[in-house]
Amino acid sequence: MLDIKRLRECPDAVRTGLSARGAENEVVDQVLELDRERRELLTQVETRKSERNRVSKDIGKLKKSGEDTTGVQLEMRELGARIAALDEDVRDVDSRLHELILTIPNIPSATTPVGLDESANVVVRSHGETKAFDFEPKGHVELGEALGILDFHRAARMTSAGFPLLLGLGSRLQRALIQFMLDMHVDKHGYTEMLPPIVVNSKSMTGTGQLPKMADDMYRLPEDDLWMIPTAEVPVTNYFREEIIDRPLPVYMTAFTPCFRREAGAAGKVNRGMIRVHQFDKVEMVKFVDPATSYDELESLLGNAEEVLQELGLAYRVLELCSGDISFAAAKCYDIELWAPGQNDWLEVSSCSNFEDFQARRAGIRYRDSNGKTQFVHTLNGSGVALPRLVVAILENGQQADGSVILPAAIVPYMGGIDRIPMPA
RNA sequence: GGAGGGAUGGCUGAGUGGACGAAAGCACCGGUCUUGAAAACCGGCGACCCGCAAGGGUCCGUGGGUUCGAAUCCCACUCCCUCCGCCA
Repeated sequence: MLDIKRLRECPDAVRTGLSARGAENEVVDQVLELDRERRELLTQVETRKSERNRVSKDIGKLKKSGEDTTGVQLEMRELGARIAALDEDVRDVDSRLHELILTIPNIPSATTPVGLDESANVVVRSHGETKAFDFEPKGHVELGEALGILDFHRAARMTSAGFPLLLGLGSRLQRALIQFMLDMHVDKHGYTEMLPPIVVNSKSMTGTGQLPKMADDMYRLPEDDLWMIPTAEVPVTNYFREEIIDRPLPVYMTAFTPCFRREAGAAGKVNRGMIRVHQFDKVEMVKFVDPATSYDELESLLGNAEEVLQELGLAYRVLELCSGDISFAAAKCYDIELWAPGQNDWLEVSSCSNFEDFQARRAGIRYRDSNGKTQFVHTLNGSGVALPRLVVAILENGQQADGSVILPAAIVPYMGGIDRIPMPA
C-alpha cells in the first residue's frame, strides 16, 4: 500500500511510476479527490465532537451540583445525531479510499530498469557453463517417466492435470533438496526456520498483496473463508502482522511449504511436466529489515539463493526485472534462472524482491527506530529456491546417455550416499 | 460438538457510567552515582488521524446499540484458555 502522503505530496512521481509498469494512473486523481473529501469531513465532525466533549463534561459538573440540564441535553442529542451522520460519511469515504489504494501497485525503485515487458529485463550476471552433451539431451518428462520417478498420468487421475507426483528416488531427491536448502539458510545464512500453516485468511492475503487483485489465481476454501497459499511469503510475512516488532532488526525467516496456484489464464500454454504446475514445493526466505538497509539486504538475499545453485553446480543467470515485469507489491526484483538442457531454455527458480514498506503498510508491521518512534519495516523475500524446476534442472543436466542421472555431489550426503538415479532393470 | 472462563499499552495487570488514554510493576530511553558496569535514586515513556501551528479527534478484541457522556451497560461476532466428547 502506498503512503497517502506520497500520493498527496508527489502525485507526478507516482503517476510516472505507474506508467512505467504499464498501469493506469487515473487512480491517482481519484485518490486525491477522496482524500480531500475525507479531510473536509474530518474537520467538520471533529469540531462537533470537540463541542460535545466539552458540553458533556459541563453536564456532569452541573448534575453534581444539582442543577437541571434537560435543555442542554436535548440540544446535545441533536448534535449527537449530526455527528452520527457525519461519522457515517467519514466511514464511507474512508473505506472507499482504502479499497482504492489497495488496488494501486508499488512504485518501482529508481534502480529498476524501465520497460513494459520481459524483453526489457537485464541479465546482470551468469554463473557456470551451460553443459554440452554428446547426445541429444532429453526433457525431464521423458527421463523421469523412464526412471519411474515421475507419474503425471496417475496424478492427473487422482487430482487433475498440473499436479505433479514424484516416486521413489524422485521424491527422495526432492525431500533431500528441501533439507539441504533449509540447513544452508539456517546454519550458514542466519535464518530462523518456520513451518507455517499453508492455508491463511483474507487479511493475510491482503497484507502481502495477493488480495484483492490475485483472487482468481488462488485456490479458495469458501466454507471457511480461507485460501491456500501461493507462496510461503504469505504466512511468513504475516507472522508479524499488526505488530510492532520487539526484537532487533533484521529478522530472517525461512520456510518450506507447498504452494498452490490456479494459473488461471495460463491454460493452453505449452507446460508439459513440472515446469508450470498447480502445486509445488518451495523453500522461501523472508526478511524484515531497517529501511536504510533494505537494498543491501536484497543483494545478500539474492546471494543466499545463488549459493544454493552454486553448491549444486548448476549453471544459472541473474536477471534484473524491468518495471513492467515486477510483481504488484515489488519495488525491485531479481530473478534467477537455471539452464535446463532438455528444454533448451532458462527456468525461473527464484524471485528475490524488495517490497520496501508496501507490504508493511498493508500488514501493519512496524519497529521502533533509535528514537523510539514507530516506523514501517521493509520486507523482502526470495525463493531459495523453487523445487520442481530445480529437480527438472538436476535431471536434465545430470542425465547420461543411458538415461540414468548423476546427482550433484552436494546432495549425495542428503541422499544417504546415493549419487545416481539408475535406469530400472 | 457440549459446558464454563477470558480479551485493557512492548509485556504483566488495575479499572463497573463523567476528572480515565487509562493505576502499579516490568521493559525501554535520559540523568545522578561509579574507574567501568550492576544496584539504587531522579526524570521520561502508547498508537493513529486532522492541522503551518496552537490545538483537536479517534482507539481498552471486532461490529452494532443505549446515553448529554461508555474501557465500564446491552446485543451480535471473532479469537484465546480450561474441562468433557470425538479424532490424526
